Amino acid sequence: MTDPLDSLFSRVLGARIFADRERMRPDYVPDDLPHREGQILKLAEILAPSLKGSRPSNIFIYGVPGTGKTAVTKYVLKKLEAEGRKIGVDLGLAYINCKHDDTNYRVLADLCEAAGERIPFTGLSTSEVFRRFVRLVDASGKMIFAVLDEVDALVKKTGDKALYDLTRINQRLERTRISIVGITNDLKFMEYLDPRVRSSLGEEELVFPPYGASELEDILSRRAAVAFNEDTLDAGVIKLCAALAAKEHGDARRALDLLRISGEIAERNGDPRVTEEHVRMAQREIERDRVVEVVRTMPLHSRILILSLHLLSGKGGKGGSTGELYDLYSSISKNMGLEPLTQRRVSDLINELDMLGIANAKVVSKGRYGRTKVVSLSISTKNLKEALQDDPRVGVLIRR
DNA sequence: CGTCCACAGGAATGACGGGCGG
DNA sequence: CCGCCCGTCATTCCTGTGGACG
Repeated sequence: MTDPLDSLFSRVLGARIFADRERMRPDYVPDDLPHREGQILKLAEILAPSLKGSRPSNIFIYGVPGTGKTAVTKYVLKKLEAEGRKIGVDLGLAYINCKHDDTNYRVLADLCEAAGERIPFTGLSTSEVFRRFVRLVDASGKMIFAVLDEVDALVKKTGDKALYDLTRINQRLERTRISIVGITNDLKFMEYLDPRVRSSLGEEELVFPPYGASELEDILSRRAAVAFNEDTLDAGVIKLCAALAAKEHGDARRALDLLRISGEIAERNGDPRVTEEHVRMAQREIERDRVVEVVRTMPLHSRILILSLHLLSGKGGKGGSTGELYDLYSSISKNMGLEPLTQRRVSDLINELDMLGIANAKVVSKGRYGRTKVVSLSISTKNLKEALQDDPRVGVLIRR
């Protein structure tokens, strides 16, 4: 597998950590997916009738990020297609990432392409594309699989009309069928849907539970065996990566990223082996990048809020209540000559920070003394400072 | 066991900006 | 190109509530 030149270069450059870096990339789909055998089987079972020419049920797949939803789906469809080719059944596969293609038009255009016709990327009305698609599919007699990855993005942006149309397509088709596989991270997603769409889309459901620490460890070591050179990983490295990622909701992508970046750091430093120290550095680097990225795109008031939070928890305490936080926030705002936002609004901003993993917010009832939300920062001070640094107005206040 | 604190968080509404169809 | 519509941010007003205190 290893290109002779690759190994030559790495010997010359002394960078011998990775054997095949490609296999550590987040979008790489491996040939074996450990601990997802059940899901693979179930999905295959549901989709298999297509090989006999009957329409498989529509499926809905749930699971938090990094639980292998996309990988399993791609894997099963690939196998299915191969099997179909063997026995002479032509299947049309459309893998659509709705985060990327987030308009009805583009989704339909992709589907047409899967059915074998290119559609101009603009110029036709959406309903015209829809009609063409129906005609096309009916004429070709192909069974079409529409995989809608991250459907929640599509629905949030354009509503569930597109999904509704798709589920109804079968009624307009005479010779063939279309089967929909919806994938989402959002566990409550179904509630947003029209009941009619819900019932026809959710004929079958498949849940991907988060990986546990030992499962992550297994996944990592299998991947490391092919991606890293032998004997370049210290004993505890994989275990540590797995443990850190398990804390982050069992996200396998996070675990793999962690391991890859650890390797890259070791390589940059010219170290022969990846150590636990490298993993910790990688962890910090990932967090820093995320925080800086998030904070940079945040509006001024949210930054002031973060700053207030920082000052509040800086004074020894473990965060503070909404009231304390709001008081501090509004006095800072006034000092800067800004009209503070309402408490109501700030309450939403706090929830937002919580969602983004920058703060922890927890409702606590203190009985007689009210009911509040205790908020604390969940990122390191160092990263925070770096993230706020480049803001001319807030940055000044944090150097202290 | 009821009260009552200190907010949470829903609903209605308005201001603003940006995209899209005609 | 324009107007319309829609989404986002923000405010106002409001009802709801866990549980220590009395």
